[in-house]
Amino acid sequence: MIYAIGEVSERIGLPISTIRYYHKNGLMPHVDRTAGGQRRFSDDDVEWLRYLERLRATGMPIAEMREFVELIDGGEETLERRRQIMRNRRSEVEAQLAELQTTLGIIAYKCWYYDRALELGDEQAARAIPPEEMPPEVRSARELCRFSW
Amino acid sequence: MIYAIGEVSERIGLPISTIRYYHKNGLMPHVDRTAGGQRRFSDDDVEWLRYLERLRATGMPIAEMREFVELIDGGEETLERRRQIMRNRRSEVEAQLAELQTTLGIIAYKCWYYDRALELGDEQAARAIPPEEMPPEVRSARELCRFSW
DNA sequence: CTTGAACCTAAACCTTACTTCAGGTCTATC
DNA sequence: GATAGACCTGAAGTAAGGTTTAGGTTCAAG
Repeated sequence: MIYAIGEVSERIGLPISTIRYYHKNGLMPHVDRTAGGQRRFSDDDVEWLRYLERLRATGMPIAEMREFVELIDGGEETLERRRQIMRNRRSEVEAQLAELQTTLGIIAYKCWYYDRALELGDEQAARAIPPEEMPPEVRSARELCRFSW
Repeated sequence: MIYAIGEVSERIGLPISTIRYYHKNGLMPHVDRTAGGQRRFSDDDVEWLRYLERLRATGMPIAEMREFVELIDGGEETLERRRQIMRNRRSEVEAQLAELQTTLGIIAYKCWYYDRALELGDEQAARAIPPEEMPPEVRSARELCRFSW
């Protein structure tokens, strides 16, 4: 199938302006044009865009994504560098995951604390609950952040 | 213990300018000052800064963090709103975790692919490896992204 | 009591990642 | 072949989250 930019935007939920911006910045080099100059996207282009979105969500900068896209067109010469970029991305994502998991624990503790405080009608009372009465996930997260606020 | 801004910066690895910026924007309301106007941070202040950093890493905007800090000083009246903010943060972090985990799988597949391509000296050969010979994590991630690039 | 390193502020500047605008062109449909 | 809605471009604008600069003050060691 072939799509105009508005359809692509609709399908993947990214603004038209963003898709143009990515295209302009070399993140989607092989997009076709009509004789009149309008962009026409293939299913592969749409799929690629989804992949770009995923990488962006890991915090990968536009410039690095462009480098990566250029390397792909560079053939076998660039394999090593591409691997390096992906390995680097992998460690970043692993680090993010580890931190987010810990933070999620802390946030869950806060939520538990607010639930108890509202239930008991009193923050002091919630703060006085002994660790033994906390659910286990909450108990362990509590040690990572000594504020009950 | 009491610390000057440079020591805090050193200890937690955040630039001095950022700490000043956070303070100025109401994220650390209770920091002391010397008679001459220099900031003096307590252990609790340092701990609080670490907590702010964690929340920032989840993508929480500065403005929302400031609101949260103000609510804490607002007492019991604000419990409901504080809970709402933390619940909201929780779902955002959960969504991020889910997406990052999937993306990590895809990235791991790419790394595996580059390893094989470099090992075999040929991308075509790597692409020709049948799914049965892939490690299981890699095999499942491969289905999420049909590009071998 | 001096002096150099560390600190202060306000204001300007910067970077990243988009978004909006103005003015014009394409294209599918009637 | 007219026309409305979708598309185009380059350039300017925006928002968030800091960072840098300039000009001055404070602090602690000697």
